[in-house]
Amino acid sequence: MRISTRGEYGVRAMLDLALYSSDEPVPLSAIAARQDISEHYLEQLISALRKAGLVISFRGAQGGYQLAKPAEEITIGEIIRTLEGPIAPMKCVEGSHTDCTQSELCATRVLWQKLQASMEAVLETTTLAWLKDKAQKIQATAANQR
Amino acid sequence: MRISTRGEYGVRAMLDLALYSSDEPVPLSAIAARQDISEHYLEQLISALRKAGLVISFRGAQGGYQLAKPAEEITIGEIIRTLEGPIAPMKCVEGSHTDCTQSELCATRVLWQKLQASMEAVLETTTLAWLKDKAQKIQATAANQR
DNA sequence: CCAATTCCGAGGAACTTGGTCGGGATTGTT
DNA sequence: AACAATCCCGACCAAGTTCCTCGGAATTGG
Repeated sequence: MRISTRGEYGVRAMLDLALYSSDEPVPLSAIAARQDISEHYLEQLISALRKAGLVISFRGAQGGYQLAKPAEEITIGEIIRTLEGPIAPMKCVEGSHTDCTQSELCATRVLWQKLQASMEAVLETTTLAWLKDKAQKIQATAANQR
Repeated sequence: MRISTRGEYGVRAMLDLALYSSDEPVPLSAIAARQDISEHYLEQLISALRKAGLVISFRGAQGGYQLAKPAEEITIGEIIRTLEGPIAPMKCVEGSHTDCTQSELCATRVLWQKLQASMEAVLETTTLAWLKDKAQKIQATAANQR
């Protein structure tokens, strides 16, 4: 019942972009170094994020990545779904499966749907901007205590 | 981000017990047959449920299993936690880890805690009795339509 | 005593995870 | 034009997890 490193790294990479990108694109190596993630592995993940339209890339020297949209318009759900597949605690609540052979199975299905709905509620309403704001506030607090 | 068959089968087995057990204990073979689950595999799962105090067993001929408590007092969360481990979408929100090296990690941690809380809210407030009731209502509806 | 049943630990095939490796394509800089 | 930085792509692989199977010992009602 865990989100794998794909989702975790993906969210961290997107947060990194939200925090550290300016006009110039951020090269993969910088994200990987800051977030302490294998560069080659992260490449696979960010490639998926690019294909999903969440980041844009610039090739060649001085190239790198940027968010494709304002952080306010990117939800954590989009990131997770891109990297981990549908947010569904059970196969039978992916898409629109209506084929339940046993009535008991249907009863459990209602349960999984409730669970899925509550997970989606959190992930689809939390934006990257919210996460960025949280991170900056934590940084500020840490700076004050110094 | 899926619950594995351990959790799925476990919930179904417990629901089966809630639905079909009377005074006499229900043998594993009956549950396995009704739920179409490998008997040997289910044995491992129900053994864990027994050690967790969710079912009680009777050995020997005419033996079998029964719920250890009324269905009202058994939550789906207990079942899932027994079979799948802590309900935590990420390692860092299991138990009380307070060691965040980077502030960005702490920001994502707040996110995972929100997600965890919403999952627990569903799983800990849903009881086996609720599920049993759902299953019986679905059965009744199906019977009427015939 | 016997059949039904739970209890227990070892093993194993298939899949998933979390990467590595090597090289090609593109582009700013000199 | 050359070069270095960088993205892009596909193949491969080790370790772990999942989802079982198998064989047999212990217990107990009839």
